[in-house]
Amino acid sequence: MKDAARVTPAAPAPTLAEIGLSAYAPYLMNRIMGRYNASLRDDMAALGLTTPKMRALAVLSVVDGPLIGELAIYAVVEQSTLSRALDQLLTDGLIRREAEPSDARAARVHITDAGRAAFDTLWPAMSDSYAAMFRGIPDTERRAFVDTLHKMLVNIRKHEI
Amino acid sequence: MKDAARVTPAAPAPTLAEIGLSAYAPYLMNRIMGRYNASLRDDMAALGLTTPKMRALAVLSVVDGPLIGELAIYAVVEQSTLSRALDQLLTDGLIRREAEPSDARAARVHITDAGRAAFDTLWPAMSDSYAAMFRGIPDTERRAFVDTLHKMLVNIRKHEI
DNA sequence: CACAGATACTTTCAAATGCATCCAATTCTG
DNA sequence: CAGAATTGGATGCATTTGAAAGTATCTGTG
Repeated sequence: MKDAARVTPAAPAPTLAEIGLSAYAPYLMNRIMGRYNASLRDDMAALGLTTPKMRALAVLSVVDGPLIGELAIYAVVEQSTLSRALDQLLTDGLIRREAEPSDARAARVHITDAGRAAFDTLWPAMSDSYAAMFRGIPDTERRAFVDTLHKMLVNIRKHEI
Repeated sequence: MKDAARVTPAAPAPTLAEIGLSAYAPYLMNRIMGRYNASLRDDMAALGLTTPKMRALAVLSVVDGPLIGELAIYAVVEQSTLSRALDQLLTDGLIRREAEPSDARAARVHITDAGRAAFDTLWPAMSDSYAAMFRGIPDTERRAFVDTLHKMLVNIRKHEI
């Protein structure tokens, strides 16, 4: 179907100026996430957490014992960055590493009680930011929004998880 | 209305586990933007652009002559990072700085023809990623999505622009 | 079953980042 | 209108980052 273009030939991709910055979804999403992440920084700093450490904990609070590579995908952190973040979380006793019996190269990561406690301390701030984000937006609209996000993630994700 | 909570007392904030990672909008947005930004990196690198430089050019292709501080907000880049990014863009001849007559501290930034050309070279890649993101998503749904994004930005933005 | 890739993760290192600070110009205030 | 506080922007510095290389293990192929 590569030649489908012939059927609807005209319509070249519009420019950014034509779309307009404020109708360009990636721009808006970057701005919103920039503020969301910034609003959490102080609370994270108070717990000795950086963004990668916090993201790892957040994922681990929900996903049990992923491989490090899987965690990197879930947490949206480069593996080299995650590797260092996990070192620190381990030193702080917030996670536990477990050898994978079936593969000596791999390691599974688990959150500890202390790690869960740390994340629970942070969660109210995250929850507040989340609530602030959707203030005045009806539930149905929020659900539709999340549905669209799912479709988008499936569209562009590189990994099956 | 601070006491509205009394009217609907129960409902404590749900935990992340209760919401579920994949229903938590900030998580999905971070993942999607992570991939979007990553997919652009190679094309940017080919043009000698970093994310801050590219964002500055993108905004400047649409917004004419903002102050540096305004540009930092639009581009979602720390002002100190932007300051250095602009130095490089200036060296490469992609932007122009202009003194603001009414305020000797301030400077307005303009994109040059070379800058516009550089951004035009990058735009197809951005446009492709954008299209990929919304593949199979109807226009009405995309518009509703962007509408929700606007509401969210108004909710959490710190600056009026 | 040896060995040429792949894979899982770590480490190294140069470059980028963000905080704190600085400077200069401007505006507010008594 | 002098001095304090604020604002726009640049910069020094310690930290963080990500790309690339390294290490160890595993898998497929002849």
